[in-house]
Amino acid sequence: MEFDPSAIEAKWQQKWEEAKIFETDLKKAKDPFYSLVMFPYPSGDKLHVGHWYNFAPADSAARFMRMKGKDVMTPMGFDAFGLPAENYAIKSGIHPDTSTRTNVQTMVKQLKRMGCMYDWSKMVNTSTPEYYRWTQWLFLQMYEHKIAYKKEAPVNFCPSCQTVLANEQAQDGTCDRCGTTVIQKNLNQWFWKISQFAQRLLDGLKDLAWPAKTKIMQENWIGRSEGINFQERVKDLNIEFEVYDSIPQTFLAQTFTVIAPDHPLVSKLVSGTSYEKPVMEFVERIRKKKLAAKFKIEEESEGIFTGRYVDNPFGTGDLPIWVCSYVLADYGTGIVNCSAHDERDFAFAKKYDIPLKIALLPQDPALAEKVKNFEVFYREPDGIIQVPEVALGMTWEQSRKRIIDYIEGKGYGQVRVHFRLRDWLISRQRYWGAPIPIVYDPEGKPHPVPEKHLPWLLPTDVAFKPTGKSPLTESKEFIERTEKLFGKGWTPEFDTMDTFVCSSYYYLRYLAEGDEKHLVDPTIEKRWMPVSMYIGGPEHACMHLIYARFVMMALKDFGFVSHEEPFKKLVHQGLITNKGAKMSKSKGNVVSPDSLVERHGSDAFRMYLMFMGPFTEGGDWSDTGIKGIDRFVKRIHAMFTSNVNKKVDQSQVLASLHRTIKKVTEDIEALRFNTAISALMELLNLLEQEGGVSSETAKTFTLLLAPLAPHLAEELWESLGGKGFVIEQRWPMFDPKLTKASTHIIAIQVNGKLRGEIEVDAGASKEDVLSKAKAHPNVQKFLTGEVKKEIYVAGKLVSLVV
RNA sequence: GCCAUGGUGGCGGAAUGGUAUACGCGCGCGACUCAAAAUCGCGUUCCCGCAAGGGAUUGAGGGUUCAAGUCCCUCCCAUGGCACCA
Repeated sequence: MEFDPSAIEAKWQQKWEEAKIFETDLKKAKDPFYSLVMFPYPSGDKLHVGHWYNFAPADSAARFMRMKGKDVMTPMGFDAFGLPAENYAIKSGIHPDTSTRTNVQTMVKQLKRMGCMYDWSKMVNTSTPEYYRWTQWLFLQMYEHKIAYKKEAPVNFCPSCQTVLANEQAQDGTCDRCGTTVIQKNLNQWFWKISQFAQRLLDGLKDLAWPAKTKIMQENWIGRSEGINFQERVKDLNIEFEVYDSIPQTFLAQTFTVIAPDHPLVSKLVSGTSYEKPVMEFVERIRKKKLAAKFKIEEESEGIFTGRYVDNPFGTGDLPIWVCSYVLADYGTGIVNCSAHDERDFAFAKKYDIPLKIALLPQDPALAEKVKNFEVFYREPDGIIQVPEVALGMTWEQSRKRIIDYIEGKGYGQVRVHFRLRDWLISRQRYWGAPIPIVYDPEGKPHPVPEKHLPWLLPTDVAFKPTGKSPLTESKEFIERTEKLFGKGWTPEFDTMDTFVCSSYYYLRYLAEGDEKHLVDPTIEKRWMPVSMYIGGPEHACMHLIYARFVMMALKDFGFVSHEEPFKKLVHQGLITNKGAKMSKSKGNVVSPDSLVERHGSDAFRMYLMFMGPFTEGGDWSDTGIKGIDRFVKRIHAMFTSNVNKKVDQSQVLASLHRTIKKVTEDIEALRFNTAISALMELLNLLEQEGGVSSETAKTFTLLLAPLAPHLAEELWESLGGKGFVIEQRWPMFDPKLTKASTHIIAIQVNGKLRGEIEVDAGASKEDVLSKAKAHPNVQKFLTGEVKKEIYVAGKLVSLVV
């Protein structure tokens, strides 16, 4: 029979759809398994190999879980708001809503051609009013619970995208979307208080089955640091302030104090003194420098003396106060006491000839060398100042607690915890996003749009020219609507929300099945959350994956959900590159899956992607290897449609079959698809050698194949006379007794080198095996002298030492 | 600089401390064919050898062990992440 993958795949996709076997009844499910992949952005570039590499193996894992008896639900949707559609509109004049709808349609068609078991009845599209009314509802909840707030602050601004960005989206000083260097601007913007959840976000990580790497990245991003806040006074001025110090071990070595240029205290320090002019000029110069681009580490730090001193409470002398370019106003208190122990402080002091001291005997010999000419504290017995119980030779960490206790005891300061995590800046000066549901009264005071007015519709009478102002300011309809509903002189908020807000809760909306009254039914949420397995790229570690956790925690606090964490298990698929480079339109090295699917079929294409190498490691694209899978698929088809000719298989075949069941089961469970496929290849090779197979074994093979090549497996299942769909069958069990072969090949080593092989019965005794091994002619050649040691590893090898 | 992961044939890669190089690609030879493609069979880590067999080999060097790709130490290289956070 001629083998035509396209025809087979079309046939089964239609049958699956007609039978609605992938539509999950959320209420009836007994043993829920929520399988989720990060939903795609509906771009004009359509589905690419990266999507396939993410979705197809995820589908194989989900199919496997279904055959294992779970009630599996795998939804699909579109993260449809965002810049590309808007930029496309600017170029082409086509409204983003139109292009997005077209792209969604195309991608749905492509996704259906993949043949994954998506439950399309639960699809979401974040750019539709039915969806974004919940994005707005979420904002209102955040506003009501005082997590959403507006403030003027220095923020990241992308000059190319003409919008502000969250810290997470400007991580290396460049825009996450376009790579342009971001600049700092002082703007009045909406923030969500994610920083309030910092400790919980940190604590929650430890119970998650996530890649260690991802957890570490979030930990670093949250950046917990414990230290001490010192209360200090400016000498000759009635000004008090706090200084944060995360290494209080060195407090006695501090010789100067630095303050951030944009700290409000700076002008007060120099006001009316001869230092005022140069210091304020310095501040202005640094401000301009930061405006041009985010500061780079390589840039040398600069500073200027303010003429003021800290009235040092520790009695180690007054510390001169410097304004210094490397100090951050929004971390700690924006003021730092410095010593020789910090590399940067050390370099700064050297540059400006500020005296240095060191505390304790440094553990680091290089530092000891560098500062050997400076005064050393804590040295016993001639130490100048001694902290009780801090002894010479103690390590940094050992002395830390005692010094902290000492400082707190003396009343110099209190223990404080600081986080690096900043509040999430959610406003964007762009069109294609969910409007922020806020209106301003004629005095400019913000008011939430009442829930009954949701969805607060995105106006359509807007031209898409980037002006640096929010495009919504152009909409007459938007302004008229606001005045009509709220009164003369009222204006709407013109900014839209970050698209990461839309994606921070979409996994809940899949479960809502279009419910217009509730975000999600609490009983269904309780049953189905957290997501059982979430698969997506690692690039979201400190963006989507942290926002989603935060939103879930907030929703729990508000009483809408019962779980704190959205994703119990997380897996990152690897990256598929082309000639070593990331695939991108600009590089022109994007591989389109469509023609490959056309030529080889969805089954072969997905199996090839899985066979390339370990799922989490990705790899470099090459289409030469797909031939091997093509052959494999054809050979399977030939074998099980025309060589099912035996009543019973030999014990050797049975043993191989059961070993294969074991291996494929364990491999798919651990997402090792590559070795699962190679195990099936080995079994097929054996069956071909045998010249045929029993119907029983053919059926079992088909079941094992079902998660990996779902269409082909259905076809074979049907032709083998199986009842129902193969995907609805139970996953085969292996019999441990049958996995054992009746004879073993034993390797014989002499002095660690392989010298021969013998075949023995499985039940052979150690003595029999050893004597047979020693009788092997080639082994005898090397048994020169007395055998000192004999090791027998049952069923595997004999090791002789002479 | 710091943290993490990795380094195995011509290539993708496989290997609970127990026969390194499974499986696949590619390549070589053969069968089928007028011929080619497809398909099938045999071979394929490297070196010596007609063969039997021997020697070498998992980034480099040491160590533990009857036995090390795997465990320990030192180093080299690659990839990813972090890096003015005091």
